[in-house]
Amino acid sequence: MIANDGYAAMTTNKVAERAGVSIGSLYQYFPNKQVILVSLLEEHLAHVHPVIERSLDELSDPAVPYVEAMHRMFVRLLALHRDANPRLQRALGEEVPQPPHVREQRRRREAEYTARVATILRDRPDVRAYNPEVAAQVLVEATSALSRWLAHEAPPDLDREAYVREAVRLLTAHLQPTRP
Amino acid sequence: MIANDGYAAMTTNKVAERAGVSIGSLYQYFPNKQVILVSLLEEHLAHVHPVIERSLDELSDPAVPYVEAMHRMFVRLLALHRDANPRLQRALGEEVPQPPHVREQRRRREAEYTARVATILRDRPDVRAYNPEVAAQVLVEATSALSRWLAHEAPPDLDREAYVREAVRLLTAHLQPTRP
Amino acid sequence: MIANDGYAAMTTNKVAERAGVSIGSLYQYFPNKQVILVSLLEEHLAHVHPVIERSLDELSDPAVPYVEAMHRMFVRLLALHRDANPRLQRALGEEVPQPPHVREQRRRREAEYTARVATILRDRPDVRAYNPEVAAQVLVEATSALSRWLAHEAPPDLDREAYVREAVRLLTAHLQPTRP
Amino acid sequence: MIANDGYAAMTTNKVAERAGVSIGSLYQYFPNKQVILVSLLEEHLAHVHPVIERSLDELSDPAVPYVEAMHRMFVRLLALHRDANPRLQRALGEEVPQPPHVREQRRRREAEYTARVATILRDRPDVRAYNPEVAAQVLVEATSALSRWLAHEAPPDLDREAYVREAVRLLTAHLQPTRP
DNA sequence: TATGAATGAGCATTCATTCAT
DNA sequence: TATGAATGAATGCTCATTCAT
Repeated sequence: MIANDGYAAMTTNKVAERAGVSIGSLYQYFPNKQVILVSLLEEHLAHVHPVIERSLDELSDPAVPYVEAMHRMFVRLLALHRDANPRLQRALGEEVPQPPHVREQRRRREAEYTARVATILRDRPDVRAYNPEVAAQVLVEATSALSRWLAHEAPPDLDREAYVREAVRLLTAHLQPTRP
Repeated sequence: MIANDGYAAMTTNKVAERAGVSIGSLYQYFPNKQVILVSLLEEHLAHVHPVIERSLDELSDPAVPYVEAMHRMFVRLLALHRDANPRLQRALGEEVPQPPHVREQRRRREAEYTARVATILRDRPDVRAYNPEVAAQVLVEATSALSRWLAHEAPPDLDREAYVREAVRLLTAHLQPTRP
Repeated sequence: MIANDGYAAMTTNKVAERAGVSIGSLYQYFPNKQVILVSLLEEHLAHVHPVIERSLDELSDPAVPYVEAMHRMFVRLLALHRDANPRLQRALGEEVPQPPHVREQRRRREAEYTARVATILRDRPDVRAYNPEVAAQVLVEATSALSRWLAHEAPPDLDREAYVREAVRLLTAHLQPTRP
Repeated sequence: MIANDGYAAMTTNKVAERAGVSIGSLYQYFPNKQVILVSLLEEHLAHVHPVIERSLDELSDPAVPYVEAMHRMFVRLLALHRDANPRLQRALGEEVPQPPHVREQRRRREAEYTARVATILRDRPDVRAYNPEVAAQVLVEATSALSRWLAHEAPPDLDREAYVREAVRLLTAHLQPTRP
C-alpha cells in the first residue's frame, strides 16, 4: 500500500505512483492532498467497520462464552491490523488534519462501539462490571492497543499464541463474576 | 515546548526559535533535523526514565500492595503524559526516522522494563502469572496505552477517577492468585 | 465569449467548453493553444474589418462633412469595443505569441487603414494636413486609443456624450484648413 | 529587465533569476507572486511620478508657451516608455490582479493628473477649452497613448521627429483660442 | 563563536496535450 | 468522428541547510 516513511513521505506523487495512476489523474478525482488522504482513511474505516460489528454481535451472543468471543475479536483485530499499513494508519488517523465531518464520524463510531460494549457488559450473565460505561471504555482502548502492538511493534521472536492468550486473560479476568 | 501542529509544523527554524537560539547555532551542535528531533526525544526519555524506575521499585516492594503500587504507577504515567506534548511524542517516536543506536536504546530500555516487570510478577507473593514474560509484555503495553489514552484522547466529560480505578482493575485482576 | 479573468483563465478546456465542443475535438482542428487563440483573434478581426472599411468609406465621401464622418467612426469603434471582451483583446493581441503570418497580416491591415486615411487627408477639400502619412498614423492611433479607453476604462460617472464630442474635436481640429 | 514574453513568462523563478537572487530570497521579502509583481509596478510608478509632475509644472507655467510645454512633456513620456519594458508594463498594469490599495492609488494619481490638466486648461490664457474636465481627460489619454505607441509599436522606419510634431499638433490645436 | 540572510531541492497543484474508446 | 480521462512538465512556494559576516 502507500506510506512507508510516515506522513513526510506521503507525497501526492508517491500516492499517485503507488495507486498506479498519474498525479494528474489523482487530481481529477480529488481536489487536494488532504482529501486524498482522508479518503484513504475512510476506505480503511469502511473495511474495518463490518469486522468490528461482527465481533460485537458475537460478543453479545450469550451462546458464545465471553472469553471465547473476546478471543475471536482479538484475533480478528489482529488480522485487520496486519492488512493495514501502520504508518498509513498513523498518518491518516492522527497527522492529517481531518475535516469536521470525518472527525465527527470517527468519534461517533467509536462512541457507538463503546456503547455496545457497555450494553454487553451489562447484559451478559457471565460478566460483572461495576461501572459498565467506563469498563467498556477501558476495554475498547486496551483491546485496540494490545492487538495493534502485537501486529506492528512486537519483537519478532515473541510467542504470538501466548501473547494472545495472555492478552485475552487480561481483557476478561477483571469482569469475571466469580471473583471474591 | 515545540510541536503544536504535528510533524509538519516542526520546522527547524521554529525549533531554534523556541530553544532561544539562532538556526545557525542549532546547526553548530546538530548535523541535521533528524538528529535535532531525536535528541529532543532522548531528552524526553531521560525525563521519563527515573519516574518509571521509581514506579518499578515500588512495584517490586512487597510492602506495598500490588494494586496500590499499580495505581500509583498509573497516576505517575498519567502525569508524565500530561507534561509531554502528545504531538511531539508522536512525531518524535514514530515519524522521525530514528538512527539505529536510538532505536536500539529505546528497545533495550523497554525490554529492561518488561524484564523487571516479569521478575516482579514472578517474585511477588500476591501475584500469580502463568507466563510472567508474556504477561509482563502485555501489562507494559496495556498500562502505557491506557494512561496515554486518558491523558490525551479521552473525551473531556469522562469521569477520570472512575477510569483510573477501572483501568487498574483491568491491569491487576487477571493476576490475582485468588482466581479459581 | 471567452476570457473573463485575463490570459491565465483562458484554459483550453474552458475555450472548448464555451465553444460547445470537447477538448478532443478542439485539438482535431487546431494543433495547439496558440493557434486556437490566434484564430479567435482572426475571427474578431474579421468582424472588425468591415466596420472600419465602412467608416473609411464614409470618411472619404466628400458629401459627408469631415467632423461628422469622424464622429460616426468614433461611435462605431465604441460599439465595436463594447461588444468585444477587452481582456480577450488584450490577451489575444498582446500576450499570445503570434505566428509571423498573423503578425504580418495585422500589420498590413493597419498599414492599409493608415494609407487610406492618408489618402483621405490628402484628398478631402475640408482638411489640410502638412504631412498626411504621419498625420494619418497619429490619427489612427489616437482614435483607436480614445475609443478603447472610453469603452473599457472610463470611470462610470464620466459624461460619455461630452467625451465623444471632445474626442472628436481633438481628432479633427488640427486638420482644419481655416486655422491661421 | 524582467518580462520578455508576457505574463505567462513571468514565473517567480525567472523574476528571481533576473533580479539576481534565489527564489528563496525573493520569498523572504515578498509573501507571494502577486505582491512581487505589484511592487515592481509600484517601483515603476514611483519612477514615473516625478517626471509627470515636472511636466505638469512646466505646463502650468505661463512663461512657457503651451505648445512648447506639450512638446517637452511628450518627449519626456517617450523617454519614460523607452526605459520601461512594455510587456512588463502591460503585465503589471493590467494582468496582475492588484490589491485594492494599489488600484486605488493608481486611480487617485491618474485623477490627480487629470485634475491638474483641467486646471491648467482653465487658467492658461493661451488655451481655450469648452469643457476643461473632459478635455483634460481626453488629452491625458491621447498623450499617453500616442507616446506609448511611438515608443513601443511604431514601425522602425517611421520618421520619429515628424510623428512627435504631428502628435503635438493634434494634442494642442483643438485648444487654440484663435480658432474661429 | 553566533547570527540570520541566502540557497535551491522538493512539494502540491494546474493545465496543455494525447489517445483509447 | 467525437469524446474526455489520463498524462506529466512546469509553476508557485516552503523549509532544511549553508556560509559570509
